[in-house]
Amino acid sequence: MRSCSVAESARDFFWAVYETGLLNRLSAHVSREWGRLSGRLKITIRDVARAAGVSVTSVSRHLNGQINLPEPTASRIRQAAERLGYRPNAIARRLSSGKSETLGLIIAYPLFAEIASASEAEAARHGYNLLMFNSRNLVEKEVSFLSRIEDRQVDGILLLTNHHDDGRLLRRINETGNVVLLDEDVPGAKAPRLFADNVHGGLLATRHLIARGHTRIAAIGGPRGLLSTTERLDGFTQALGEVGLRADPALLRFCEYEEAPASIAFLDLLEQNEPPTAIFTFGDMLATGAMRAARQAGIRIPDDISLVSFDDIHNADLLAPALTTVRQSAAEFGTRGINMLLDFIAGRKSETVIERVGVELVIRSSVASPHGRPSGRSIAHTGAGSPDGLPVSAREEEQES
Amino acid sequence: MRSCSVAESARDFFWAVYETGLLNRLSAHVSREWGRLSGRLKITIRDVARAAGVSVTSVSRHLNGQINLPEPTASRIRQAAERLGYRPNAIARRLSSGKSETLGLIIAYPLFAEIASASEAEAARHGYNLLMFNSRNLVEKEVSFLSRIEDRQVDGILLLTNHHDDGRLLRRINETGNVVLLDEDVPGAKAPRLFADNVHGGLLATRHLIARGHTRIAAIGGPRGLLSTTERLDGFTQALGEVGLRADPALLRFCEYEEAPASIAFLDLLEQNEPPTAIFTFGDMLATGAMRAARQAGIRIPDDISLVSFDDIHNADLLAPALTTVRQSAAEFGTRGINMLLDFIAGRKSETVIERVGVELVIRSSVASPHGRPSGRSIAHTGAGSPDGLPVSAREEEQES
DNA sequence: CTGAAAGCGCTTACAG
DNA sequence: CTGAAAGCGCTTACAG
Repeated sequence: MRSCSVAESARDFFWAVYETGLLNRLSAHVSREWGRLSGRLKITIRDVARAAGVSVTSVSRHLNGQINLPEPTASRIRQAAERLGYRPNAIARRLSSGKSETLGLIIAYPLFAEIASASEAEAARHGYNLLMFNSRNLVEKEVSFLSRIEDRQVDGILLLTNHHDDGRLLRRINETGNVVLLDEDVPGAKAPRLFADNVHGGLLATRHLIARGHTRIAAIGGPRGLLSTTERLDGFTQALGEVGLRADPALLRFCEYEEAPASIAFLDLLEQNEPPTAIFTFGDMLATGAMRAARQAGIRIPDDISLVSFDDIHNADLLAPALTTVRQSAAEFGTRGINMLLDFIAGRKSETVIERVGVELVIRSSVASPHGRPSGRSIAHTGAGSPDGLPVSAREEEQES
Repeated sequence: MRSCSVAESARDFFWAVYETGLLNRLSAHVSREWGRLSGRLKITIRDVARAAGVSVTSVSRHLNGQINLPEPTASRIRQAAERLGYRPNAIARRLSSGKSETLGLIIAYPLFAEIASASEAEAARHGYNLLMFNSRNLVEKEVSFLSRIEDRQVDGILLLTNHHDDGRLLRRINETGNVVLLDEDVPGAKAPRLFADNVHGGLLATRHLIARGHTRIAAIGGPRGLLSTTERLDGFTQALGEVGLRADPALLRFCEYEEAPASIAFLDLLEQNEPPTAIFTFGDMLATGAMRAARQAGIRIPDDISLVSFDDIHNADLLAPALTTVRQSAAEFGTRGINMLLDFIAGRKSETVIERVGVELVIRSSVASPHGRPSGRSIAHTGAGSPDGLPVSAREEEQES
C-alpha cells in the first residue's frame, strides 16, 4: 500500500461531507472550490461513479460515448464529473486500452522543424499528440526511437532520415511496423512512403537553366544513392538530354545536405578549367552554403554564375539574390504524412503505396543568362517548352528591379 | 478477461518449450529469433522473472538500478531480459510511478520551431521525451495543453505565449504548477521565467542607429503591454534619452509579431509628413514584413530608410540587405528552459526566479547614415559610447561589398 | 537480500 | 441497460 494516509483521510473526509448531501446545496462557486481542492486528491473515475450513484463501468462508457444512457443518469454523471473537476488519467487509459493516441516524428535535422509544426497541427486535429525525436541523422538514435512503437509510447512514427541505410533501419522498421517514410527511402521497408516529385523538380530546374541559355551546367547533389539525389539527378540528366546535352561528370558533386560541404563543392566547381555558368543545387541548404561561399569569395550570383535550387525555404524570396528554386511544401509533408500514418495504422493504407508531393518552379532572381545579363522575362520559360509534352509548371514571383 | 486466447496459448507453448531448457542450447541467433517471436507476445517483467528464476520485484529493482544484486543473480536477470528481448512498458511504468518522463513545449507560432528542436535535444539528454504543442497563440489551446500536466501526460511544460493574458492562463498555470515561462510573461504566475535581455537589446539597437547619425527614429513593436514590447521600448527610449532625444509618439507602432501588420505599419510610417530615417523593429518577423513591403513599394533599405531588428533568425545574414539585428539565441531558450523546468520540478529552482538570455548586436548591412550613404566602418559604434558607462556589445559581420 | 501482493486508474468482456 | 471484477504491466511499501 502507498503511503498516502494524509490524502486518504482527506478523501474520506471529503466523502463524509459529500454524502451528507450538503454539497449539493452549495453555490456553484463553492462547489468549484471543492472540485479544485479535491483535484489535489486526484479525482478518479470511482469518485465520479460514487457521486453519480452509478458504476465505474457506466461512467467510463458514457464519458467515452460508447453508450446512450437515459437522460437522468447521463446528466447525473456529467454533473458529477463537472462538479468534481474530473479529468480522466490518460496514462491509465493507455495502459488498459493499449493505445497511446500519440504519434512520433523522427527528424534528421532541426531544420525540418517546419515539418514538425505541420505534423503537430494535423495530429492534433485528429486528437493525437506528437512526440518529437531529433535523430541528428544518426542510425542509433533512429533505431532507438523506433522502439517506442513497441512499448506503446507512440502508435506510429513518421520517419525522416537522410542517410544511406546499412540494413539496421530496414530491420527495425519491419519489426516495429506502423511507420511512414518521409522524403527519403529505406529500400525494402514495409511502409507507405511520401516523397517529393523529385524527377519532375530536377527537370523543371534544369530546363529553366537551359532556357536561359546555359549549356555548361553543374550540379551539387545530396549523398550519392539517396533517393532524392538519384531522382533529382535523373531529372537533371533527362532535361539535358532533351536538348542533346549530356551531364559532364566533372561538373557533378555530391555531399551531405549541409552548408559547409556545399560551400566547398561550390568553390571547387568554379576552379575548374572550364567552370560551369550555372549550378543546380539539390537543396536550399546547399544553395545557402554556396551563397555564403560566393559572398566571401566575391563571386556574384547571378552575374558570375547562376543558381537554381530545390526546397523553397522560408524567406528564400528575401535572400540576396532572391532564390529561384523548386518548391516542395514542408507543411504538405507534415500534413499528408500524418494522414498516411493514421490510415496505415487503421489498415486503410497499404505498405506499398508511394505518394508524391507536387513541386513547382518558383522563378526569382538567382538565374541570369550565361553572359551575365540578368534574366529578362522575355526569355521566359516558354523557351523551356518540353519536347516530350510534359507541362512546365512555373510560377514567377516579382523580380528584383 | 481479455480475448487473447491465441496469444495465451502461444505464450504457454513458449514456456513449455522454454522450460525444457532446450532454448538455452540454441544458438544466439535462434534465441534472438525466439525473442522476436515472443516480442509479439509482449514479453513482460513477469516473463523475465520467470526465466531468471527470481521475483518480479528483483527484476524491476535490478533493471532500474535500485539495488545491487549478487553477480550470479544479476547476470541471470540481464541475460533473461536480453534473450527474451524484454522492453519495459513505459506506460505501465508511468502509471505506477506517477512520472511520465515527458516534458511539453507549448509554442505560439510554428516559427519557434528552432526552440522546439533545441528543447527536444536537451530533454533527450536528460532522458526525457518532448511533446510538442502548437497553440497558434490561442488561450483555449494553451489552457487545454496545460492540463496535460494534471493527467500526468507530461511532468512539466515550457510555455511560450505571445499574447496578453485575461487571467485564464494565470489561473491555469497556478493550478497545474510545473511550468516555466519562456520569452513572454504571464504576470503573477508562480513559475520560473526565462526572458531575453530586452532592455539591453533595445538599447543596443537604438544606440547603433544613433551612432550612424539618425535622430528621427521609429519603432514597430509587438503587441502593447507584452513584456518584450515594453522592455524593448524601454531600451529604445533610454537610448534616445542618452543623447537628449525623445521618442516621438507619432513614430511608434504596435502590432502582432507577424509579417502582414508589420508591412502595413512600415508603409504607414513612411507616409508621415516627416518620415523617420530609421526603424527599429522588435522582431525579425516584423523586419521581414517591412522588407517585403519595401520591396513592393520600391523603397530601398538602407538607402531610403535604415532598419535594425531583434532576433537574428536563420539566414538573416543572407537577406537583401543582410539584416542588422539584436541576436538572441533560440537554441539557448530551449536548452536553458528545459534545465530550468527540470530543476523546478525537482524543487531545485524557485518559482520566482527570472533568468535572462544574453543579447548582442550583429551589425550587417541594413543600416546606413540618414543621408543614404551606406554605413562605413569609420562611423563605427565607438560613436555609440554609452554615457552611462554601459558597454556596447556589438559584433560586426562581413558587410556587403 | 528476497518476494507476495497491493496498487496506479482506467477499459471491457462477461454475467446478470 | 447495468455492474462486479479482471486485467493492462509496472512499482514499491511491507513482511519475511
